[in-house]
Amino acid sequence: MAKPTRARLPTSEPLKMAPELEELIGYNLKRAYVVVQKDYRAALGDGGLSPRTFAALSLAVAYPNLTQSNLARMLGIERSGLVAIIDELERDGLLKRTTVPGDRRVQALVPLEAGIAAHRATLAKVKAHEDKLLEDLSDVEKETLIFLLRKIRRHETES
Amino acid sequence: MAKPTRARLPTSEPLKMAPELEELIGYNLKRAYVVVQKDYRAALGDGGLSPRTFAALSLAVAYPNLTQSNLARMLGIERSGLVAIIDELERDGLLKRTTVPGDRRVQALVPLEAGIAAHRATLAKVKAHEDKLLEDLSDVEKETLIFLLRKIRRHETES
DNA sequence: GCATATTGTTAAGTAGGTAAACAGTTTTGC
DNA sequence: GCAAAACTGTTTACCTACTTAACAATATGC
Repeated sequence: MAKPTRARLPTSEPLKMAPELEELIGYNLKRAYVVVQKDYRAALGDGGLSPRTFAALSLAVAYPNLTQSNLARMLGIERSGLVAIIDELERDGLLKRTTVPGDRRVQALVPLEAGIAAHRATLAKVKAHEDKLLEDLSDVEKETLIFLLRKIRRHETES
Repeated sequence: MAKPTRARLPTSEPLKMAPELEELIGYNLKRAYVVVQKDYRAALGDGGLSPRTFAALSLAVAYPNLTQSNLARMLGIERSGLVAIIDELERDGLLKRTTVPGDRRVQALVPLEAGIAAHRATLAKVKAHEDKLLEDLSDVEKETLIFLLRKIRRHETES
């Protein structure tokens, strides 16, 4: 009598996948996103800016005197969710909230020199991480991928 | 004297973006993923399976008697993270944990009839949601996108 | 046999948000 | 003018989707 067949995949075999799952854009999108995000964190280390913090800083540097509301809209998140991100950037001395003469509700975001430097340094690291992770994609493939992702992004709800 | 210039973007203008951010694959990937995920949830409603639960059910249906460890590996998550997902599927009567004769550590996952039906129905809804959301992409574009995302997924860490 | 590995599980923590409410401050509609 | 509506930043509570570390029970390698 043979020993009972194992009701599982031997770990030495390649992992199988549900065929229909693998054909879904959403599933592939998520799995690819996880790959890139993990590599981002590995590349930038513990002291580095998180993806969302880097994105916020990038926009604040590119568009000085942005308000938090507008920045939240650009990032596609709620105003309330941006508060912690700005708190972190301000605490790290990368930008500061400043009052605006014409509107006392608003706090314009002014990038500081350390913030501009941190942005430049982090951008270089992020580009290096992407270049290395995606070195098996040709330039045309990368451009095509961005083109297609932007086509999906056209459905972003601009609340 | 003109009234002080507003230190923010008028909301009537199109939202600007940080140029370098828009060229990053990771950023576009995340934003596109959020679009698809939100549409998924809107399409499936409150009673529907979440993306992760649907993915787990798909694999459990495609490969009956899978163990939780193997399923977690296929999904690219930790064993501990899968427990809540299986709890939910079992609570909803979609599958059940069963003991395996040869190995008393293992709990094989057996899809129930309700689970097979729920999987089929949910798959149809998910396909409909993707078809509608991505109707502005041609079939070739969709295939290309999946091809490129899978190229990124080749870097998945198969721990 | 004993050391080592594996399985499922719990508990605690993390990341990245949303939703609702709020006070303070404009802006709109008459 | 002035009340109603809208907008800003913020706090609080909550949520989703994980991870890490530990654990007992069980199985495997040598």
